[in-house]
Amino acid sequence: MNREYVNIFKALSDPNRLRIVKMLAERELCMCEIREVLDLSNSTVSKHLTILRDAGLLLDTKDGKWVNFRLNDKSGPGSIRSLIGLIRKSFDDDEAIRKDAVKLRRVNRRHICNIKS
Amino acid sequence: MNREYVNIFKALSDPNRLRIVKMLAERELCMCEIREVLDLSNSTVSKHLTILRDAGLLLDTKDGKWVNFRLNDKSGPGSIRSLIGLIRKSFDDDEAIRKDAVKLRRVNRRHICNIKS
DNA sequence: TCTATATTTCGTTAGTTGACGAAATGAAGG
DNA sequence: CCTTCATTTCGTCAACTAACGAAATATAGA
Repeated sequence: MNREYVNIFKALSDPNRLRIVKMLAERELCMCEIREVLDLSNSTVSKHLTILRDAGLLLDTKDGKWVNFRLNDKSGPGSIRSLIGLIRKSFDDDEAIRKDAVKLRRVNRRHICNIKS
Repeated sequence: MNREYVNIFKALSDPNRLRIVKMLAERELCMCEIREVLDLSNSTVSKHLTILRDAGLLLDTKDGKWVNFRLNDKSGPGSIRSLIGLIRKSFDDDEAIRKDAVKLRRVNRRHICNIKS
């Protein structure tokens, strides 16, 4: 059995990872912003992001000292693109996901990281 | 976090369960037909079917001494229906899934269960 | 009722997963 | 070059999962 497809579902089958994906459906984020919303340790968030990236659901780009994460729904296999499209439109009736979306609007990496400017 | 959505992905994040779902996309099946194709023990197949049913992906109907399992894409929440629709159209490039589909055409519950008629 | 058989439940075992803190890595800016 | 800080990797532990065989349950037909 080709593990590729199973890994996509495995990546999505953790509450915190599903929250991350829905947060990234709002906008591009760095790890510290995600950590702030989820209230988990650095290492845990980093591991979740690695699992999502390895499954092909995320892409990351370096931006100075930050790494920006975003959903990978522009490239890649059609089935993954369709699935991400479906997720974008779904699960908004979930309490935790709605709260994350609200919290996310107040989160700013410059505040978290004590940058004065 | 509402576990409902996570449970759907969890149900799909096992190779054998994804194979079962794709088999049921072909046609309604009883447990013994699924067991024949997957070559796993009764109890293991039964447990997988329970997990898929609890996640809301399957329905079952009694038919004499058999229980028929089928995909639940006629009723239930929209997001599950959409996801099942997506799965129906996807993953057909997977080797194991293609082989299962071929094998399934030769499987007949009456042969497996030694019914003479 | 008795028997055969399809399915489910139970108990066990090996392997996987999610979480954390601590240490390592890598880039920005003095 | 040296400090700062965002991120990743490492080591560990508790909890969960997939698998099996054996026993229990339920239904069809004699």
